[in-house]
Amino acid sequence: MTTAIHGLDVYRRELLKGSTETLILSLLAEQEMYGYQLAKEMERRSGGYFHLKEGTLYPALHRLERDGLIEGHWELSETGQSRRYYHVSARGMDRLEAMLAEWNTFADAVNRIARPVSVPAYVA
Amino acid sequence: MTTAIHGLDVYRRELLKGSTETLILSLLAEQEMYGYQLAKEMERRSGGYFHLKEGTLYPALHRLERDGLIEGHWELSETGQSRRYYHVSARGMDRLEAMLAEWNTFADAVNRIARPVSVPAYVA
DNA sequence: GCGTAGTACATAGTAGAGCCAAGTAGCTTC
DNA sequence: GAAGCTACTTGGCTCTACTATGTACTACGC
Repeated sequence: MTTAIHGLDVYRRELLKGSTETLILSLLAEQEMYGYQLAKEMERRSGGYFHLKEGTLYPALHRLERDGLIEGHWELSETGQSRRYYHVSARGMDRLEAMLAEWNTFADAVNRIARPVSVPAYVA
Repeated sequence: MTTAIHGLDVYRRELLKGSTETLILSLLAEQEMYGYQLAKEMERRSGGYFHLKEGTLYPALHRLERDGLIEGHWELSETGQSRRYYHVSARGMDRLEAMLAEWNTFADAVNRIARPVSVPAYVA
């Protein structure tokens, strides 16, 4: 059923694959946040482009915490709901810088190979 | 042993994950090529950044051909070695355009969330 | 008080991409 | 004739994101 555009769906998902943790770290570096809030903020900032599912978000947070890049603590909201707030550790800050540098290098390399759509090489 | 920078290794690999097929399509859209040549060209253009392994390259070519995005035919070089040359199909051209557009959207969205390294938000 | 919707977190299972490793095979060089 | 480069193939592994499901609390309408 999704055959026609299936390839693009996959492409989009795979693109995201490498970047989720960088994006999470970036947002948490600006301010402490809990998971749900983070998902909303990411969606808002990207104009709806990024919509993190729970099955992506929470495992990612667990990985980041396990690796010591972020640290979390429980807080109780006024409404009585438990929320786990995360902030970036010193080590996480170092990693974030490295990841952003890597992202820039990567994006450069891609652009050096993939010519922009406006200049189709095959029209010659 | 790789613990210290393990995360970055993974990051780089995962970044590549979404883009390999776009990069391959881009190069093939410019001129017909065989696998080995493609790998070398990609490495040359990216200044050594992209180094496609066989286990990545050939399965990717097979996928692209299976999906009808590229078409291949065997040729015998002067030296007597068989080479499989690939060119992008019409369908592949459409897909390539869509993928490049998707890449631009994605890169934009990332940049809207991940602030450049030069402006660390945490120094405040 | 009950169903529904929204918030908030957790996890088992699946699919897919890239990698490592090993293999096949022809050619060149020493 | 062994080594090394070119050129393509394949099997098994790891990792990530997604789907789907579950828990639990709050708020609202009826």
